[in-house]
Amino acid sequence: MSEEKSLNFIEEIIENDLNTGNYKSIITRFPPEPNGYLHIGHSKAICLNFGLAIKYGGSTNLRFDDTNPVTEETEYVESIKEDIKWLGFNWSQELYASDYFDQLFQFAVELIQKDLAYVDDSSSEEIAALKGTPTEPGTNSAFRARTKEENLQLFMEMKDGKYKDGEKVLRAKIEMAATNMLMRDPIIYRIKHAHHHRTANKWCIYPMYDFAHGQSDSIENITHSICTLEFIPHRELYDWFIKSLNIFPSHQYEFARLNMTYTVMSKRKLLQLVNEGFVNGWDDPRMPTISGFRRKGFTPKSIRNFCEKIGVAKRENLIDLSLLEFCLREDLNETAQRAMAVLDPVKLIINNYEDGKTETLQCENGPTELAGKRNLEFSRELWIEREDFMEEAAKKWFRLAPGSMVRLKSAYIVKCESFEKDENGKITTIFCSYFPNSKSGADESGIQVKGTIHWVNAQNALSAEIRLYDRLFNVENPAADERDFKEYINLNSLEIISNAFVEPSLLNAKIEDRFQFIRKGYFCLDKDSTKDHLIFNRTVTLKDTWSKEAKKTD
RNA sequence: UGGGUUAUGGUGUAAAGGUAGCACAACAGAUUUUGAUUCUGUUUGUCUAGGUUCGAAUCCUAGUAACCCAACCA
Repeated sequence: MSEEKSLNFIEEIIENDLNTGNYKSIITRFPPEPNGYLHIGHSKAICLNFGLAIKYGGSTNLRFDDTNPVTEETEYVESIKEDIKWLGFNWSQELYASDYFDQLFQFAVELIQKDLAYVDDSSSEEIAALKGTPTEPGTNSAFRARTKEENLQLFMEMKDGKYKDGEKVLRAKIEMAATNMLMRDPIIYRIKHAHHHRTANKWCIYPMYDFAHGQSDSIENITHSICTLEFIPHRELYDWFIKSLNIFPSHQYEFARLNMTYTVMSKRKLLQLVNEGFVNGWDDPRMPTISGFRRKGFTPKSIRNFCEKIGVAKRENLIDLSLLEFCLREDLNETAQRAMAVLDPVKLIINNYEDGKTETLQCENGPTELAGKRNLEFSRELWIEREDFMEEAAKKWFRLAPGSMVRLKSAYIVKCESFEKDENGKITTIFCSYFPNSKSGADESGIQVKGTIHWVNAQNALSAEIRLYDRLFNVENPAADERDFKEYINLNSLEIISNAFVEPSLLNAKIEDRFQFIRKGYFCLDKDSTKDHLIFNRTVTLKDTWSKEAKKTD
């Protein structure tokens, strides 16, 4: 029995198109401009476009919208392809708007011949001045009345490089009094003597977005061209070009882009974070880029599930970061290997454990039998987490305190006998006794303890660097904040722990391997890591009801 | 003050005139050799005002609020 799941509005449109025979199958496209790295907002569009094609048996093209040579670079093309593949999607064709430059040029010629386009010699200021405002109609340019022949000749000359940047533009001849500002004779070609990442110096005129996007969709027989809400006003123009050129009628549909608490999605702001050194590059684990999430230890599946859960609609939204974290933990809980790591070590000595003795214990690798077990060595001196000891036990404290007992994970129950401090009052060593008959899996002690703590063996523990990340902004909706974002950026978003200890099995970890450090959270091996200097990134903490409890009793 | 789009718990999203549901979050409890996981339960909502109807989140009227549009960016 498949569970009845309601459709989003785009799925309804598609099912209707399929049921009525408007289309036999669908083709979608994901059309990034290669001028930056993909972020979590893009993953919503990616999951939508690719997901729709998978669900309805169609296909999805990856098309780079590379119509502005001054902002685009091959580096971005490569990172975009890598990110989409990492998310788990395959495009049927890798295409470029620049592949269509000849065809688009012909379309422009056709519009001129139909008297639907003209060359305007006005400066951009003059064009803006004649455009009017949302409440006042625009006025016709003096160049609007040129003959087809003259327009054609001038357009050819533009193409041939006879004019400098900004000297002339080609505009669609529509309606200067239109209520939709985009219909007031929009510019469709501009002169840019610039090097293009693919066509090099072949062209010195480039089509504008509106004269490239819809036509590219049409050339590829895209049935459902899905974009974000801010393109709604463009749809009228999109349709006008398709009708005027009498080409395959692709249709545009718009959904609300993803916004998420405590982060920003704007490419401009992301670039600023990188350029001004608030983060260490586009793949810094604090960045909302796909490469940042990857480096932080996120799984592709968790991001796909997240995109599924947030839904698709047309209203503005601000998704709670906790939903993404939920999807992450849900996946990691099932897949991450368990290991023990002590982030803030304090020495624990077992008084009645024979000095020099070592025994091997078994510890489960994951929540199910399938994960198997690994061996751990146990001896007299261990490192435990400083925060697992309290000199004076709080209410409901289950961990170590003078006289109290806890289980050392997969090992023995110990009782705290005494402790030592240095001159600053900092605990230096905790002394315990252990119950030899309380060994994990063969406990005959009959002792019940409420707490279990993790540990590493002081003899063979590996030292490691651990990077803890926090949100980049202190305010819930940084995008809506009018202030300069330097005023609400979280300056403590990265904490580096250089003296942590991890269990020896972690020496074999590979880059991006993911682990749950028991009781501490999920971590992955960072790309900067080496065998001599292990580095782990904290992906996300575990849910922590104790810290809430502790706050309450404060 | 022109045009367009959107309004459902704290957040996101369903319900196509007929029981306002689901998920996250929050809260309470059970289980637990991770204060994790798992399980059980609880709290919280239809923008406002009128109207139509046996019955309205849904239809009508009038408001209100938010977002988008005046780049030779996409």
